[in-house]
Amino acid sequence: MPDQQDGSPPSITCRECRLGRFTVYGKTVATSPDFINSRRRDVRIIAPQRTILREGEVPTHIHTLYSGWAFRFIQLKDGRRQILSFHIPGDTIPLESLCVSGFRLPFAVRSLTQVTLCSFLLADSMEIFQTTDAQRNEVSVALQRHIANLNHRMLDIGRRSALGRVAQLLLEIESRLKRRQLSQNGAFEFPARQEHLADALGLTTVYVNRTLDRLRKLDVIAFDRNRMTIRNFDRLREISEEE
Amino acid sequence: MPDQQDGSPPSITCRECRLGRFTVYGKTVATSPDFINSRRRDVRIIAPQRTILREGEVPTHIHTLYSGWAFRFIQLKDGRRQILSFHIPGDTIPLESLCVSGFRLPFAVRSLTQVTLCSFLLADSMEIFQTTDAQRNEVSVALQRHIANLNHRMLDIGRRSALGRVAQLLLEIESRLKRRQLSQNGAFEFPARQEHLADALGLTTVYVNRTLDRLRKLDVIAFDRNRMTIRNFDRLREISEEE
DNA sequence: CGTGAATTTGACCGGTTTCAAGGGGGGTGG
DNA sequence: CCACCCCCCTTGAAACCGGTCAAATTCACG
Repeated sequence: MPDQQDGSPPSITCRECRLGRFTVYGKTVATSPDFINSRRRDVRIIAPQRTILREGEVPTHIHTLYSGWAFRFIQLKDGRRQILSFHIPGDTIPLESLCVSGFRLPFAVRSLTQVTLCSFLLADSMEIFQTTDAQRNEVSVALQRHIANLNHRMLDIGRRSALGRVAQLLLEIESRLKRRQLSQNGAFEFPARQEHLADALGLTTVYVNRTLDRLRKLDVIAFDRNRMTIRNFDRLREISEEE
Repeated sequence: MPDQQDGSPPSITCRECRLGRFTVYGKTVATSPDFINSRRRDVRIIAPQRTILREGEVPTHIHTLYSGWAFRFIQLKDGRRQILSFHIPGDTIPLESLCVSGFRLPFAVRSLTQVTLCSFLLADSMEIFQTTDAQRNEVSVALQRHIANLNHRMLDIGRRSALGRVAQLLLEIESRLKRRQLSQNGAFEFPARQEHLADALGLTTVYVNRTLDRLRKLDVIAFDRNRMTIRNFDRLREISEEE
C-alpha cells in the first residue's frame, strides 16, 4: 500500500507513480512525468475525518488523491448531511476548477480515511490542461463521467428503493475502482462506514445495515469492516435496475 | 407575452430582445446585439411535452430559451422519472456544452409548455464565449449557479421532508425568475404540473398536492393552475430550512 | 355542455425511520 | 497479556411519513 503509517509523505516521483496514468493528466504524465513532477508543489498526509476544502472557498490548488478515500458533502445546521460523491485514489479534487474559472465550492470535502494528496497550483494546472487538445479532452471526459454519476445518484435517491440505491452505488464504486485497477474480481477495499453510505443514499444507518444484510443473505455481496466483494454481478445489476 | 399562439416564430432581433441581457452572453449582447443576432441560426417554436434533446446525444447547437419552460430528466425503463432541473426563459441549453468539449448528454431535455428557442451553432458559440475574459466569466458564474442548485436539490431529496423540499424548490425557482424580472412581489407564471414537482422532488403527485395544500392553508403560498404566489417569504424560508 | 386532463380527497398500506439495546472487534493502557 | 473501551455493526419493536389505489371534483377548452 502507498499509505505511510508514520505520517511522512511517500517519496515517490510521478515517474514511478502507478496511479499517474489513471489521472486526468494521465496522457501527459506518460509522455513527460518529470514535467508533472516539477509542478507538484506538495505531497501531504491528512488524518481521517478532516476537512480538506471548505464550502464557499475558491480553491487555489488542485489535488490528486494518491491514497485513501475522501468525500464531498453539504450539511444542514441541524447536522443532517448529504454526501454528493466519494473520491477514490486517482481522482482530481475539485475537478470542476479545471473548467470553471473562479469556482466557488458549493460543497465541502472531507477525508474519510487517512489520505495522501499531491497538490498543484491551479495556475500551473491550467498550463497542463489548456496546452493540448488531448489534455482538454481528458478533463472533459472526466467531468462528463462525474456529472453523469451525480445525475444518476439523483435518480437513485429520488426514485429507487433502498435496495436499488445500495446496489447502484456499489456498482458505480466498483466500476470506478476497477478502471484504476483497485478492484480484482469484484473485491476491493471499502473504507466507508455504513453511516457514509446512508448519507450518500438518503437513508438511515440502520436501514443501510438491513439492506446490506439482505444483499449478503442473497449471496450477492460479501463484506467485512474494510473490504467489499461483489459475488454476483448479474444479480446485483438486476436488483439495481428493478428496485 | 412573447409566446406566439399561431406557431410562427417571433420576428424579434437580439437588439430588441428584453431577455438578452439576462443570458450568459448578456454582456456581449449589450455591446453588440447585431453580432449575436448574426450568429442566431434559428428561432423555433416547439409544442408542449416534446423531446428537445435526447439522452446520449452530443449537441451541435446550443439554445436560448426565449419563452416557456423546459426540463431535463432521466428515466427508468418502467417509467419512473427524475427531473434534474427546470429551464426558464433566458436559460442556455445545455450550459455544460460551453465548457465541456464533446459533452454527451447524461439526460434528456423536454419542453414543459410551448417553447421558443433561439439556436446557435456550438462552433459559433465558442467564438462568443472564448473571446473575452468577461464572457468566459459569465459562463462560469452561470455554471456555478447551476451546479450549486443541483447539489442543493440532492440535499433536499436525500435529507429533507416533503414540506422542506417543496419550500426549497419554490424559493429556488422564484429567485431565478426574479433575476430575469419574471417574478413581481413573489408572483409568477408557474406552468409546471404537480406531477412535474413530484418528479423533481422524489415524491408522488398525490403527496405534492397534500404538501402544497398545507402551505396554502398556512397562507404561505397561493396558486391556481398556472400562477404561483409566495405570500410569506420569511415563513417559507423558515419552513424550507427547518424541515 | 361535454370531454379529458389535472387537482383534490379518503382509506389503507408499507417502506423507512426512530428509539433502544446488545454484540463484536481492534486498539490501548495497565 | 489481559481487560477495558470505543466505535461500529446488528437486531427488535413500534411509529410514522409518504406511497398506493381509487373515486370525486374542478378546470380548460372546444
